[in-house]
Amino acid sequence: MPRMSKAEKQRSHSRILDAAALLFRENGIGATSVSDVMKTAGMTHGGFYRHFASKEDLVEAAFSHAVDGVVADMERESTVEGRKRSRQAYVSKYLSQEHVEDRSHGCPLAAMGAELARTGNAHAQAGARAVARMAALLQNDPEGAPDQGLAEMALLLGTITLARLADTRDEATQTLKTGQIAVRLLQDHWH
Amino acid sequence: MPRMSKAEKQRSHSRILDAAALLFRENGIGATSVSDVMKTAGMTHGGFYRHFASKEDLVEAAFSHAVDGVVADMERESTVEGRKRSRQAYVSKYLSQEHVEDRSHGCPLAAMGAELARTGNAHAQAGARAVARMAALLQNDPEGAPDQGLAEMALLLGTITLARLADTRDEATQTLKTGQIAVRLLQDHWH
DNA sequence: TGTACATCAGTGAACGCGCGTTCACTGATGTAC
DNA sequence: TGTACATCAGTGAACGCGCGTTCACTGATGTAC
Repeated sequence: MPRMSKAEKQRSHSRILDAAALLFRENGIGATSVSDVMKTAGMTHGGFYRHFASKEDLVEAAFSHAVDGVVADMERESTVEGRKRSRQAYVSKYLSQEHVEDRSHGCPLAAMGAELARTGNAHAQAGARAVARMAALLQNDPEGAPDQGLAEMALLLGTITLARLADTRDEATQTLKTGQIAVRLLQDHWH
Repeated sequence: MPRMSKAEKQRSHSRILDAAALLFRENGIGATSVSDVMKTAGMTHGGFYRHFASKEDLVEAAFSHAVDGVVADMERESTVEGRKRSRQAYVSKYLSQEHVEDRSHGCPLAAMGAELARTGNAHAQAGARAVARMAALLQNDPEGAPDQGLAEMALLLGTITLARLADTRDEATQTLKTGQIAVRLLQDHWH
């Protein structure tokens, strides 16, 4: 059957990236094998190294790809609604029961952040860039105090992590509600 | 050389638990092998199953052990200083550069939370209990709104995670400062 | 435009390796008399 | 209290397994003439 065309290789590349961004968030980096990723992308494991030099290489690319997806999601909503409303919508979506339950399409920082931070300087830049991009989305006023978005990001990240640790759905819902109150408080009283 | 006395077995058990609580936080659960733990505890891997039924069993025990350690730390400070002051000291310690850099003795939720949440119902109870215990430590007023401690816990957890993702020390320091401001804000304006 | 040939995307077997777990073994500990 | 024996904490070799990575191979694609 091989060889595929250049266009088809690019489509394969995208499928691998999508699969990795999904599985790394769902099951973690360490618990996801190259073979798992390639199977989900609809191929066998051997072809992987025509696309990436190593699993480490894929981790970095898939993480950035996942961040791109989340940011694009937010920016799509931004064009439709006003800036303030779109940020409120983003917070609501972030602190939702769906986000608690579906890690695979959710926040890459919540899903892979701790694991990424452990690899030391290898992914440091990618991690820091992701934090900056997502915090910027939450900034109340682009002219105002620049750290309110970062504090809000921390609160969202912490809340979803705690909600995912709850052992009942009711407890998770309560955690989300608490997070929503805290976010509003931060938005209203920052400087 | 074997067999050891009962008292010595108990000491071995403690050493395994200490080593696991350290290594799981430092390198993650998946990246830490039973052999690593036993080596750090000063033994060979074979003896492990005289103490725990499986690695999963150890994960739960070590996590709870780590939480016990952190809570004990806090309660020790509580007796010396006043209640309000000791909470402030706890927040300062949590949002310190040392905590960013030394995962192995730090917050078990920040280090293992995401990985623990993934294992589904297996560790759900241990995770939820840890959240409740640590949130209670942060409660401003035991009589007041019960969720302020939970919101504060989320903020601390998120802030340390973001600080660990920063690629320079200065950026981490800035993240910690932002977190401290947000915590004060939450404490002052909650209900 | 048609032909001859080099390229290379994807396959699937194979590699060395470390994992979690098991097991025969050891000899000091704990116990029964 | 002393002796005989069962227990069992810890050792280190061994197990089956899945990992990341390599490689010979295939045959359609892309290219040179």
